[in-house]
Amino acid sequence: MPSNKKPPVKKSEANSASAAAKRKPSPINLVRGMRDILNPDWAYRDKIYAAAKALATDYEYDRIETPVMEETGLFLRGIGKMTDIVEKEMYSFETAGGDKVTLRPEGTAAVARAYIQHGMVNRPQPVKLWYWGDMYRHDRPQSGRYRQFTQFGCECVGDAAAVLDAQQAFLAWKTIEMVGVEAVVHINSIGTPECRVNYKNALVAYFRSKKHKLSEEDKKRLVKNPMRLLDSKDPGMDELKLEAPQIVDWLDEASKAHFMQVLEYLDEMGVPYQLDPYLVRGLDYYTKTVFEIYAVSEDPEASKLALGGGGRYDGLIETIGGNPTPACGFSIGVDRVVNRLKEIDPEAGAISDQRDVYVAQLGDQGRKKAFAIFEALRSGGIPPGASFSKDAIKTQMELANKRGAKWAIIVGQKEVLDGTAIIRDMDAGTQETVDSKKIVHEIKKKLKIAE
RNA sequence: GUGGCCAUGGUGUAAUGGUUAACACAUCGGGUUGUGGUCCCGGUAAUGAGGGUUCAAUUCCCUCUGGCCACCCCA
Repeated sequence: MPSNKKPPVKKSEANSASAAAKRKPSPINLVRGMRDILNPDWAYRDKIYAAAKALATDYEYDRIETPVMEETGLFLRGIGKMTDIVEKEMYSFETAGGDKVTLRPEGTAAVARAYIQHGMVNRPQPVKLWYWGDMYRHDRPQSGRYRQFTQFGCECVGDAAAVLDAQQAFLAWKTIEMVGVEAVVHINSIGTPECRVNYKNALVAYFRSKKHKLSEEDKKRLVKNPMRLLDSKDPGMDELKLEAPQIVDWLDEASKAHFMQVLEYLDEMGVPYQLDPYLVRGLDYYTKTVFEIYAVSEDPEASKLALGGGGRYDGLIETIGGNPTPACGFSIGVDRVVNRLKEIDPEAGAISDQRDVYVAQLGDQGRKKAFAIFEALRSGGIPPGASFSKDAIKTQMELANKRGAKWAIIVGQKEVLDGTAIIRDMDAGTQETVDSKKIVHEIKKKLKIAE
């Protein structure tokens, strides 16, 4: 026992003790940035999932699911210590056993880790993998930005061909296009780490000469991450950016040729794209091709957030402990696509609870029979509606009507004894009594379903 | 992480420094004993949390929490 002293009970607490007992417990709030995903959203999510899975499978990507948690070091090394994701957005903690772990903030590093771990280098290259899962970033929540969000992604590891870069951009765009969202690919090349060093120097030299015109925020970037100056939102920057050196001019011949090829493939595939010399990306592992996908919309709000992004990351596998291995990939923000889909087609999420047939019962005997009839219909391919817990036939008829039933099946005490059931035509208001064994048959006849 | 705006039943809204916080929709039940679409009646259900000012706070002030927006950044 460290101490026998008890903290003094505050008067206010003591007085409110009995009141607190009566009071309802204070509401339990969601953890910030977390949310429940309820029904209207699932219709959209299912649609995206179906498109994603079909595309990935058709293009011969193998499914992989990595754990939501990895050793923190994986992300530190893979994503880069200086990136925002690692610096301030990771859910990192130490387990009871003392392991330093992190909830994955993105999918690529883990897939790269799996590639090494499972000796995929011995499979035919490239190894193509797809995933669908939740990512976690401790960012300040906003609409379209959650701390737990779902990504669909593909990674193509072990091959440097430009056609694969193009395939990533294509698949990212196509997934979004397939679900009915018009989108455009913003694309750029940031070359190899070597030419980027040279470019960075040129960039710093340029902006240093204009330093007096830079905002405080941008001055910090000049030191910390000069490439980010290019997507500064500071209005004064637009002018400065025009004169700034562009990465394209600093690419080595191989990178330049590679980029040209990527664009040729995109042309061939009819992927709408626009060159964006200012597109860099926040993760250190990218090399050469980088791209982001944006919705096309009249509404500037709708096309502000990237729906997806990706590129080539030839250095990543080596960085995290594998052999030098070229790779590329992309990921799509499922939640953001859902949001966009909702704007475009608010009706698509409406779920219908319409049932052609409704089973109603009276009394305990009737209820037992109704339960059996329900299952007979369901397994017969006609899922009916029912409300077994209700007693009043009136209430059940109301529900049948509300649910748009064409036929109501009613079983009461009398019908149970006779081995029959009533089939009521909800439109005509007429009804007939049939052998309870023939209900499925009769209903199929009425609904004109072949048996 | 920084700044701005916001916070009333399940949903959408209303009102007020002072008695039972109003309305609509939704929900549950009833309108004689086994039958729906309209209608009528009734029930459940809210001032995000904690402090302060005040005789009195849902209303004014502060803190926290959460949401939205902008920045940061990204999906």
